[in-house]
Amino acid sequence: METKIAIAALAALAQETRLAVFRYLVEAGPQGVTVGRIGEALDVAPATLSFHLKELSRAGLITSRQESRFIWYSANYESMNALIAYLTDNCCQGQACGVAGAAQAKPKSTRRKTAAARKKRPSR
Amino acid sequence: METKIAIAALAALAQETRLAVFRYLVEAGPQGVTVGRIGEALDVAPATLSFHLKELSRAGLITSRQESRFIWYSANYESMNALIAYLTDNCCQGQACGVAGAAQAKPKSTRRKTAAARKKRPSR
DNA sequence: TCCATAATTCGATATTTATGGAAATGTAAG
DNA sequence: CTTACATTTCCATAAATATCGAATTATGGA
Repeated sequence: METKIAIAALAALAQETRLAVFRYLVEAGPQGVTVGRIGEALDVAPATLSFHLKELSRAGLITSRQESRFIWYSANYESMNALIAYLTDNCCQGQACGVAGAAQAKPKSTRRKTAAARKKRPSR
Repeated sequence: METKIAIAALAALAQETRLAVFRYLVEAGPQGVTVGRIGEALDVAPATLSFHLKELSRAGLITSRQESRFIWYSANYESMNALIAYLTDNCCQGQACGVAGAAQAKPKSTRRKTAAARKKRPSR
């Protein structure tokens, strides 16, 4: 997953209502839920909900399908997997972050380096 | 991890400069890096960098220690682990998100339910 | 004490984001 | 074709964020 995309996903989830919506959709399963029901369940005004759904869609975290007058939204599990993978890969420096007593030492970094860095003072 | 805290962490990482700073700190290891060096490496103005460092600190993603005139910032691996755990636990409904071909079906949910939901129309 | 340097805070500004009423759009049913 | 309803778009407004020069606050060395 590319950084730009990860940022979009993080931003989409970093908002109370949207995170609640996403969790609700995850809970609801692959079939999804209609906008009306989401609004009822989470008590969000239609226009506001629409705004947040668009935001989540834009980030690729949810998808929708129309069925007669209703629109069913569902969580896109793949993109959430990709986000978690991004965080695990890029923000834990190979320390198998999810695993218990991580942190410390930094083995040898089998992973890509940003290079760029490392310049002058302080020598550490 | 509580939702409020997760949101703070997500918001802190959902910004290009901050994500870059955090990744840089992760790469740098537990010892950390001085503010000056971060600014040089990522080319960010002091005041701007200070703002973002405060933001990351507030979210608990980094910590700092003063050493003479320098302040060393380092990634807080535990909180990143906690965030990943939160996402895995709450946004994948027991589908062991991180693992390959996840998504689909939704086994039986050994996990806590928000209850709240499920009301009227449409019956699904 | 005085100077240089590291980092933060202050303050002004520009941009983005969130909220929700009202109007518009789409779809189905009478 | 008219009405009912689901959802989105439009629009105005309020609030939060990001940026960065300038001033301020440490801290150490001459």
